[in-house]
Amino acid sequence: MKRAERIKHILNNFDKESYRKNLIHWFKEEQRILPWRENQDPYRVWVSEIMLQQTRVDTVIPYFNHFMDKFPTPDALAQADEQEVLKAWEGLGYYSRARNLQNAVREVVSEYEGVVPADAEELGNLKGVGPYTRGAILSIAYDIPEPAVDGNVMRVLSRILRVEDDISKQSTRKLFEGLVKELISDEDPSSFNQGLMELGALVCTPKTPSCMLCPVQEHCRAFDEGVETELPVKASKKKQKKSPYLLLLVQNEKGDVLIEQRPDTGLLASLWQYPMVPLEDIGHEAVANWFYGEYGLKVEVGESVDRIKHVFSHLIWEMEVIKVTVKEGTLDHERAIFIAPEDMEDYPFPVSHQKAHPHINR
DNA sequence: AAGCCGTGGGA
DNA sequence: TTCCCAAGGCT
Repeated sequence: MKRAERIKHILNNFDKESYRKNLIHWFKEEQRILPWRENQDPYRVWVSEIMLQQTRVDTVIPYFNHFMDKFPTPDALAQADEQEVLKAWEGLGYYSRARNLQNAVREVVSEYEGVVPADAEELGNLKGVGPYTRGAILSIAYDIPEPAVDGNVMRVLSRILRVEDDISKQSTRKLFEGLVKELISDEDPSSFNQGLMELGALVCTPKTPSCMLCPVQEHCRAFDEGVETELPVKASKKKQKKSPYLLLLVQNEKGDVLIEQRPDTGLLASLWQYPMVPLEDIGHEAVANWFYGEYGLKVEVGESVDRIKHVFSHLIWEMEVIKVTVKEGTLDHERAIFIAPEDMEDYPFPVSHQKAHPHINR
């Protein structure tokens, strides 16, 4: 069946009018007070939506407040140093979001006089702005009736309408976008979209939904048929691959610490870290030799002081933290430097390496 | 299409 | 512990 046909079929006999009214009324009564809901400033909405991608509200709040404090306008963010932006993002994860956001804001400043576009195509062409974020900005900041389909929306609507498609597939998101286009309120698309998400966050939760408190229970086919906990359908993800490393805390005779900047693309791009020995390639015995080849320094490998695990969405670093002392030689490495331990706060580190900071001798 | 991209919290 | 998840986007 074609998508348009399915949408018509799914919404056959569904009381859109009543559903909209109940949802929007509930949202206006029960919505949480959040910093990005203070006004409709498109820049604030934008920043919040980027931070909230795959990230919990409680985690985002302090980052958002600090970020808006530091970069209150598109101009301020556009002019900032990229390392400064990454530092403000430190610990939040998915760091390409920060780089893409700044690049996109710079484009808004140079191409659109600092005004966030209210046009779907212009908005969607900005780096880091995908279908969800585009719809969220258009509806929340500009009151334009566009779908903003995230995980919440797919969970809520999969239950309301009993849609059993796998929500991890892109084509399923498009199906829900089509459904939202039919359902959305033209009078208040902002409250409709946010209401759908808020309902997913507060009531229609993944494991144990509070159906008895649900403002649209009467519209919910899954509840009616007793299958609400079976939905949404989602393919299970595979296990992360484990990689063993040594993490080296290298100090010279002055007590300065060796850190290096990661590549500007890929995992933890442009962040700083302590040197890491991939144990899959290098044996424990060969560490000093390997280190001399990489950094041009002769070292004494000391004791193990900690074990740190870093869980990513697709892999796991298992790191043994080793103290290392420089004996002789001159540092010869493109992206590595010695810094005083107290200067580490100037550099953005991934969380796993922040955990190693306390082991540095001061 | 499916894999890459972080982190912390809760069951 | 292990698993899943939380307002996705890029390639």
